[in-house]
Amino acid sequence: MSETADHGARAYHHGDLRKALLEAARGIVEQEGLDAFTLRECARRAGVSHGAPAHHFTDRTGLLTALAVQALEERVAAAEARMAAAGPDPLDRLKACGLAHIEFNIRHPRLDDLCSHNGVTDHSDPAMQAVFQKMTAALVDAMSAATGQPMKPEKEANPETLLALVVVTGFAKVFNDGMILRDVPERERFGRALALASDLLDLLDSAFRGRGVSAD
Amino acid sequence: MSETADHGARAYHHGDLRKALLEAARGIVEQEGLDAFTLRECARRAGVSHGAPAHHFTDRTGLLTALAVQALEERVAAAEARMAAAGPDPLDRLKACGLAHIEFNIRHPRLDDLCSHNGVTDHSDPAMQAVFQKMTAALVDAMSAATGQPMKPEKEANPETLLALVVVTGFAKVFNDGMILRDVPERERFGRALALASDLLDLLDSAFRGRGVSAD
DNA sequence: TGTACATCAGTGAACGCGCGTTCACTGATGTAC
DNA sequence: TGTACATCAGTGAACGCGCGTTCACTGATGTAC
Repeated sequence: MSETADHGARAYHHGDLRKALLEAARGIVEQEGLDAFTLRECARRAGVSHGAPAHHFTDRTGLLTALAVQALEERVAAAEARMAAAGPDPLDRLKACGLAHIEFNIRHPRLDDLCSHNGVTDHSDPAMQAVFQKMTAALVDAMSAATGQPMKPEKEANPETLLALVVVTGFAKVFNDGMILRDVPERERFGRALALASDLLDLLDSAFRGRGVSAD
Repeated sequence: MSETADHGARAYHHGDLRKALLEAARGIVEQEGLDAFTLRECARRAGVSHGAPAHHFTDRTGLLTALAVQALEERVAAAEARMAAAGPDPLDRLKACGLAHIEFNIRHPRLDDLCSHNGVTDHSDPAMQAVFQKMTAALVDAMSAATGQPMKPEKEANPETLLALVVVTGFAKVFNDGMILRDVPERERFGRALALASDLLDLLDSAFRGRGVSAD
């Protein structure tokens, strides 16, 4: 009945405890929130003694950092897949990218918290830096193509780019904090939110197309 | 030298420990973040034994709830003052309202965390409900006046209203998470952010004025 | 195929820590007379 | 003005708790011969 039932016989060694711990950690963070995460609860969920994680992660921060990296990689992969499916039009691709990020943030609000929260993860971790860089590069490319202006990461964005970034980031927070769609039944909330987000991005899209996109 | 130097003589009774505890709590939350808040540290900062807070707040949650209420009242007062100073034009007033909320969120990001974070404060507290209701009512009024449409709180917002809400909320998060203006010297960051926010709201403003504001 | 042995990946007891909360206490304050 | 007394607002010791981390250990696994 338990998820380890068919492994019950080989008791002592786990197989892939590292993976199991990451799954447990993700479960805690997504279901109970970052505050509820403890190494001990994580070990408990993985069905293992609380000393065991030390064999796979240097410490609490190490485990949470690995989880954040996993989440960021998932986010980037989703955005890239959506953009590839969107076809060649740069504004279509930008919208697909925006929607993908919004969807990730409203599907996994606690993972977004984890990645945004300073102090609980190690931002100097090489894997962390790599995935951050990958995410930034993808965004810069999409923006450059959509605005027709080469966008340098170190320079500040033009108003249109900023607006797009703000809308994507803001919509997820507005939804996750319950400022909209509060009274919609739980099973409809997600779909309704995605539809609203799509409308909002269309509004931006048509504004960009209508005016021609300028950099000032 | 200490802030209580001139009260040093009358040692035993504090004067207004409730207020002092709230100030200490605010200092901790704003400087170190919500995670760093403990009743004991709070008492330490107020220069009082760790059992003392129990005479003024029922428990940890009670103190944090009082702090959140204080912060929300400050936010609402600032928004109302800015709107009053903005004159009669509904769109000017809406912009003033939006800027006031953005300014509060970038000046006090941790207080915004505190108010958004479920579980650490008591949302059923009467003072909490009152100030939330006041804030919502002010927003609905401003939106209704600006769009010319009576907006019912229980109905979902029209796209323009949603866009305004999203931009205000999103800009603060984009800035606070370091997605923009990361390399600007600390003493310039705040002013630059406010100027950017103002530009962004002007962009919305002119879009609203140009199209005429419609509800669909 | 069998045996010896090194390595790996767990266990579980123990550590010290800071926390929120409780409680008997006591010094200071204010009020009644 | 002086005294008795109730109330208030602190103190500081004590409680139990769960945490992260460490460590000696041991059972399982894989490899060499």
